[in-house]
Amino acid sequence: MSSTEDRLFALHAEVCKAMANPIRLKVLSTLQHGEQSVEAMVKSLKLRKANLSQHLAVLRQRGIVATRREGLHIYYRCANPKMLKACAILREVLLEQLAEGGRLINPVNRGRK
Amino acid sequence: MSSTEDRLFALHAEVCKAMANPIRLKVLSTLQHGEQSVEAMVKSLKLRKANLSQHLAVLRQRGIVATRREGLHIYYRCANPKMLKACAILREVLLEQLAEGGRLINPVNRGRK
DNA sequence: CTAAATATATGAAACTATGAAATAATGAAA
DNA sequence: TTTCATTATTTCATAGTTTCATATATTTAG
Repeated sequence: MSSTEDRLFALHAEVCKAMANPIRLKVLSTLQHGEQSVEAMVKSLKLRKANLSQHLAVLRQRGIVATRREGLHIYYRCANPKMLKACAILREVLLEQLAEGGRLINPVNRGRK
Repeated sequence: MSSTEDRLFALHAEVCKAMANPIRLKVLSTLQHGEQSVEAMVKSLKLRKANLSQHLAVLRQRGIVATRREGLHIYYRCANPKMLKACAILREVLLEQLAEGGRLINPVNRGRK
């Protein structure tokens, strides 16, 4: 079995998992136009420091964002613009689907019918 | 706060979550070149029916795949080629990163299968 | 009925938000 | 210099929630 392929699928899944959270997507969206300090994001996203830090750690571990320290502050930036591109395409699809009548997704609900 | 934006982030996260699994990515990869019956995928992916079915349900619920019934068999296909495009871009990035010295996660097995 | 596909229940593992504690850089005071 | 206080960020411990694979059941078409 192609363990190389399997490894790539696993890696791909890890990246998707890292993006599979609204807060982290919001963070990426924030970083789209340039780097931001943690402090700034805490304020603009209205999150607790610990919580944001954890989400940033997830993105960092997957190599989706990179950091730079400057004195007390740590600045986060997108590590690869292509990832933003992939996000943008998905977003585009979702907007289209919403526009087409939004008969697409049921946010939660794995329950009875 | 733009609850519409938040909704979109949530939706986006749902889609990412649906893709955040190696098996489901493998399924999508399989469907890249055309529709497939569940039976065929059970065989080619070497999975239990119930398990594959669960994964297919996740993809179905998020509108990532669509189905067509023909007699006993149900054929799955990709619902939107753009989603495949987004996947392809991510894959491309990951391959680049692996090539760049694989200082990403676990460098292993650069050989043939 | 039989075969194909889906749905449900269950327990282990992973994810998330939170407050408290720990680490890191800076500057001022002793 | 060393020590202390302050600010910024991360890590830890927790509890509640969600996901996944397995083992059944249940639905659906012929």
